[in-house]
Amino acid sequence: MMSEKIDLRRIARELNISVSTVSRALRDSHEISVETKQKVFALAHQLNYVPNPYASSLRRQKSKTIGVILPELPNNFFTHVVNGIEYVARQKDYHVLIYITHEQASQEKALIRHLQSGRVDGVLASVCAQTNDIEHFLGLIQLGIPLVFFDRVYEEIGVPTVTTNDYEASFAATEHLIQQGCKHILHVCLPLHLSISRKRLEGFCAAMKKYGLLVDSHSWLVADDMESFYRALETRLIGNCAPDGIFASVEKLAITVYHICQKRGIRIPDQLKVLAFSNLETAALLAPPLTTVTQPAFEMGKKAAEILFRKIEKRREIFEEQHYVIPSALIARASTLGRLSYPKFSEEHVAMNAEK
Amino acid sequence: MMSEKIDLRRIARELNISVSTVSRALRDSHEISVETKQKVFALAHQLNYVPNPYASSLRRQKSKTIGVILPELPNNFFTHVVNGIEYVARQKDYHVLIYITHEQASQEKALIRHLQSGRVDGVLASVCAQTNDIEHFLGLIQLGIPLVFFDRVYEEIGVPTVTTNDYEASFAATEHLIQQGCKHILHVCLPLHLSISRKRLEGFCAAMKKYGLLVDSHSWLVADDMESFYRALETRLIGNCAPDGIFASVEKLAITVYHICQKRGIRIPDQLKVLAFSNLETAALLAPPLTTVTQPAFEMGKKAAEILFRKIEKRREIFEEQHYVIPSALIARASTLGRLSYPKFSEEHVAMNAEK
DNA sequence: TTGTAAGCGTTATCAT
DNA sequence: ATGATAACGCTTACAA
Repeated sequence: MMSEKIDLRRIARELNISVSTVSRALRDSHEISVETKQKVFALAHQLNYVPNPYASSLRRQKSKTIGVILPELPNNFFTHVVNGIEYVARQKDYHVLIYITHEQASQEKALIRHLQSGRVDGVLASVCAQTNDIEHFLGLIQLGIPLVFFDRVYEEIGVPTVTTNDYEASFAATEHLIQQGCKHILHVCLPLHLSISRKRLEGFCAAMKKYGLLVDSHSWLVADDMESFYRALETRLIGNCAPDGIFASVEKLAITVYHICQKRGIRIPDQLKVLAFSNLETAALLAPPLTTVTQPAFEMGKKAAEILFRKIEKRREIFEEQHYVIPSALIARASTLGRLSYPKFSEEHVAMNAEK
Repeated sequence: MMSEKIDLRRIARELNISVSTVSRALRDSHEISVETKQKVFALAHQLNYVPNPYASSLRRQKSKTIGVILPELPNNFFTHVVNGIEYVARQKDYHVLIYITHEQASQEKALIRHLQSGRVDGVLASVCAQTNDIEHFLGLIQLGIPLVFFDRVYEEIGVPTVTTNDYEASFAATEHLIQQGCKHILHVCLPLHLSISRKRLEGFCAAMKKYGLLVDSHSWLVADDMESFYRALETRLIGNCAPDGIFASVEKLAITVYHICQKRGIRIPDQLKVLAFSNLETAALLAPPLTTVTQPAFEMGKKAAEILFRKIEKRREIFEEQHYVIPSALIARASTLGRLSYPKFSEEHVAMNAEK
């Protein structure tokens, strides 16, 4: 009942030819006669032969596998990035090993260290929020294992990066809030050692200053963990000096905002306008529809993978220090629009240009 | 600048001991002296040694890797399932290879065939909607590679499955709609060769019959592809015999319903009540909040992985034909509730019992 | 407690 | 055009 595993030796024996001939025939080598190839193909197919990837990887010193390191998986941005990566990997006939750090530096470190084993030919990573220690990545680099960062990057260490135009998109989003009448905008974000947090905060601050609005340390709130963030934000929203606008640096913070508003009866957009970096598929269906800075997630994953494969295929090239930027789109919906109340609202789609 | 790769030989040479001693020391074998172990550990650590997984896998004939086959990734249900799988895999020190079929049978076939190579020690799969051909899975089974299905399963072929209580949850959800006054409910679902589609449809039909409501071939609408589904549903919703309730078998169909209602100004729940199997994190924030049958996604992934590892660890055991069922929860929200209009609504949480 | 050597399944080199 | 053989890096009998 249980069929045995077929290897090259078996095929060779049955056809009375050598293992190396079989190997070459299966790889369609030009130095093998057409007849032999046909015989080999036929038998291999009949026996349902599938080459052992570990033997092959060991011998050839390449794994046909790339590793993807993510902070979390149930996240619309990251799943679309992975789709983009997978799209390219499939074309290259590569396998995708996914590792999730759950935002924990210890896991990120352990994973990266493990990947120095040669298990993968290259690594795509979006770093975790908990730390800014980069030692472990340097280990990978020193071993010559290609690495590309996407979204959450370290720009200092000479590794290609793929990001969206965080600063500019954030600037434009902030301008949008201001133009809708907000004067006291609260920016909520992840810890500031993350590149995305810093750039988006910078874009926010720059726009505020441009319009002469006050920016101080109360203008932003960092979410170290979601529980304490929830409480801090709730306090802030029901207090005396509540903001009239919230700019959420990442999607899940915006969802928290909505939950608090629902619970506390705060009316969006009348009392509070809300805007977020988000790839939520249901953004247009929320109460009220959420204005988003929508990131080109699929394209970012695709681009990052393409760069990685270029590095894998010809290591000697010097395109370190390449920083690709793919622009996000601001999609204005009811959560930031004037006095319009749900469900009457207009959608405005503003594409922004790439920088650098 | 580029550091070289370290192998056992290198460590052995430097310590003037044999490769096998190093190997045993690193695996903390009891037949190696404490001193030697310490020396080896120290040097291994200093040189940043990481064992080559391909060499090890080839020799030991196991990969320490499991494969996960999914129809799609940007899907709240599947991402949480993967989290559950990953939770278990991490404990077992296993790697997770993710493959996405994009609902295409050809890809599913090719993937499964490839996995007969020994690349993985076991496979977790949720089958694609496009086919009900199971040949390829039989190939895996014959090679003795452990397989567990989750969510979208084939029950006929003696493979353990992990599902939610699709029939019962669907029955209860339909009852809920009926109790809220619906008389003409339309069930929208994926193709019926999928186990989940069939069971949920059966639960729906049974409940309808129980309450003496008409069930015929117009009572359900199958979504073969999303474009034609959108058009068909839109036609149906604005036509003469529009339903007064919609029961969506999977989340993305419910989202389509919401989009159509928004576009056509159909008021939920006044004109149309809507309910769906869904793990949408924003269900409570939609306009109006969506009543869901929430599946225990994480637990399903965890359970499926646990069963898989039991199979991997002791192949000889006969627990084929195990079918685990983990119940879903009906969470009633405004989209199905009486004449209440948003945002005043109450949440009702109804847990259902497991079956079988 | 440690060393020697074979072998996992494939590919690459060198013959023929 | 094909075959013999070594090697990839590790594990594991079997010896010592």
